[in-house]
Amino acid sequence: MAKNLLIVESPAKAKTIEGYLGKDFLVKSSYGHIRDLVKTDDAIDTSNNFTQRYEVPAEKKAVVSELKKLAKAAETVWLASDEDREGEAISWHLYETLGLDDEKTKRIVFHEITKPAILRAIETPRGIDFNLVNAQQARRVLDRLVGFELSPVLWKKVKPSLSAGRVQSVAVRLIVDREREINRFTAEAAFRVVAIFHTDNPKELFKAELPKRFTDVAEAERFLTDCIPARFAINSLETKPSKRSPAAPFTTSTLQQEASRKLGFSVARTMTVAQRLYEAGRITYMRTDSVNLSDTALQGAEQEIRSAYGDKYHKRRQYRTKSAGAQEAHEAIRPTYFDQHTIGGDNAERRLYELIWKRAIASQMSEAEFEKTTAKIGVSTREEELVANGEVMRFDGFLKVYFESTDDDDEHEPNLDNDTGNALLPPLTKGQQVQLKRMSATERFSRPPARYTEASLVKKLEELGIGRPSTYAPTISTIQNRGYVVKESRDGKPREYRIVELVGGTMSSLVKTEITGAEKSKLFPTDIGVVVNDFLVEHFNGIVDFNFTARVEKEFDEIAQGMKEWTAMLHSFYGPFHQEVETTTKHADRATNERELGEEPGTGKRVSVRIGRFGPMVQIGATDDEEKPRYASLRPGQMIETITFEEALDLFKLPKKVGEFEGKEMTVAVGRFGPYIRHDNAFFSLPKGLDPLDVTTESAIEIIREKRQKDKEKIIKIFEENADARIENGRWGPFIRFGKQNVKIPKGTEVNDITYEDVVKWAAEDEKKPKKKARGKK
DNA sequence: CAGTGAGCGAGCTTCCGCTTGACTT
Repeated sequence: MAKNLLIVESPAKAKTIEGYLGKDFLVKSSYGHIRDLVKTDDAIDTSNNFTQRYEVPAEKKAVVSELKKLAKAAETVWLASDEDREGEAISWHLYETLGLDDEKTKRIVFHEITKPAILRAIETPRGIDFNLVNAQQARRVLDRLVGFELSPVLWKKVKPSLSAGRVQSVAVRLIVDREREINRFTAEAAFRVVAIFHTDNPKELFKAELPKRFTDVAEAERFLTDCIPARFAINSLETKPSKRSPAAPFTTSTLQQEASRKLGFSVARTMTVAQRLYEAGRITYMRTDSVNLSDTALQGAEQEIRSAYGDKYHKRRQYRTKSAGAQEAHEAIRPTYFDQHTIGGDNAERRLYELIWKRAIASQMSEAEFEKTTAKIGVSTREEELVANGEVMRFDGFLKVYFESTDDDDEHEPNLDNDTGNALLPPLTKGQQVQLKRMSATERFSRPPARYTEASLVKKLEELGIGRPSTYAPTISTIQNRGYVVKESRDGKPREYRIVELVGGTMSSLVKTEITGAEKSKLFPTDIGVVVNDFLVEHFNGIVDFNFTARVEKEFDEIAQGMKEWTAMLHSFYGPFHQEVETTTKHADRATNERELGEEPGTGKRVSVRIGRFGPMVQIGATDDEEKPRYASLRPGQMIETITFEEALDLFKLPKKVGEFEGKEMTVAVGRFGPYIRHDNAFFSLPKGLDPLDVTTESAIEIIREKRQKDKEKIIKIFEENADARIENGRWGPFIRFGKQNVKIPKGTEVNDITYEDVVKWAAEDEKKPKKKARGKK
């Protein structure tokens, strides 16, 4: 039996460390926390100085008993959990639960997993820091009290099984607030003037823009008209060097943001892929708020940069964290070995690794150097000047490997010639005359604030100091699982914009159409999310305040430094909080976002919207009328807060009969996958953009015929290419006959998109499924 | 599968932060 037992939090870490230490050390993992508050309401005795009841959860029993056995046999137990609040508490829980002695227990910390760092730590052990432990207990108890007192208020005043908490409720609030900002927003139009000039050489083209915008067409038109006889000259020419520096290596939150933007990963996906890379020894720990790199990492990066790109590409940099709540128990996320530019593994692993490698390497590289040129072009008939910008890269530096994206990357606005305006300018001199090739004034609209993506919500939460690297992904899942928020893509609406053009001395104007407001994988609040949020804001503003966490974190820090007593802190918080819970439970009205929209034309019946038993709905008529009220569910994308009277009435126009075809009725309705036509037990999706209310008998027949034709072509194709598979139209729509097997087409699949490979896959899946027993009728 | 639309009753739901695992349906 080994003389020393060393306990860390993560098994992958344990494995690495075991390699650094000799045979005298056995390195084991606690798998995170081993003890937690009991799950019942009596976990904390609030009338007895917040005494806590802890237990070892069932799934941790095996770990604990194993550690207990090993600890008994060891001469010395080294508690090496992370150097932060939670880590200290883990050490303390281990100490208590394993029944350790003071003499044989040592607490050590290190924030990089390297041999020298660990040996140094072992030479400088300390005791458990109880101030830090108390700060963790205060954090834990406060979160439990908030969560377990607030949630029941919601069960009573809104709906059972709902939840509220210090972190999740603020996340929901951010999304609700943003949605309202967007709803309130009115776009302002202005005309942006862009011109293309050339020098005496007609091939030397460059673009210039008017810094100011015109708010109405007449002004824009006058400017262009004034330009017809005008002469244009370079009034001034300025060239300045500029530099761009690389970004810091990844933390959890920045990794999630970049992986979302560059790879399209959800935050959960990023974390599971990163976990696999970590367990395979490819990268350092992926749940971190630190941008720090260890000395060995700095050396590794330096060596790699010098050998792969040359000495002038290297620049040693230390980054400092920006987020206030950072605890920095770990390094930044980086590759374990810098000389491995790529790795094996699946596609997702390879791409995420490459992103991490590039970002870490770039962080130790030189600035990129540019030369920026600004030319101002005078217009002889006007006061205003047009501005042309050119940029030349003199040295690529870190851009050789990595380019950081921004949230706006995908939102480039359409414009006349669709380039960036940062291109190369031709050689110009001051006073030189230039020729106008063409000029345009395009109507542009101001944009509302952007809806949150998962990743941009994480960014915001981190800025506010809310949540931790280990909880960002779970929090995003929680608010979706509770139904407060949905991640959706929504179609935009067409919008017209005007363009005035000046080409070859003649003016023309035209109107174009663009799509605006289309969203891809964005977070939208649901009606229930809105009701819960408004209720919490009204009655518990202190808790869902964006600064609540920052304030209590400051107090936790004071506890950690021994400047404040942790139960005193909890007393001063809990007294008023609990009082609010009591009075709200007693006196507050049931929360609702019911709205009256008006009276139904003709009948005069009340039209209202509210959340019903099955979700948001419109009701026409009163519940106690002798004639039963009529109901209709809101469609995806519609909300109680914003639905109009007309939209609400429209919901009752479906399902609608649109005539007969082949002796069978056709009905238009809206289902879960969008609007469809039902005919003879078959379903036909409407083409995008066609309003279900606009469907006529003729257009319905046309849609059915087109779909059948497409299916038929597909059937023929598959049949021709593969004699053993073909699609047939059955009683309930198309199915695939695959040899002797009948294969089901998964829901939502367009028959036209089916490939032979799909069929093979589905057939294999169908085989695996156990045969369902025939069920008798109830 | 293409839509519904409550109301006594019993007991349940719920937090945040560490970490990885998984009886087979």
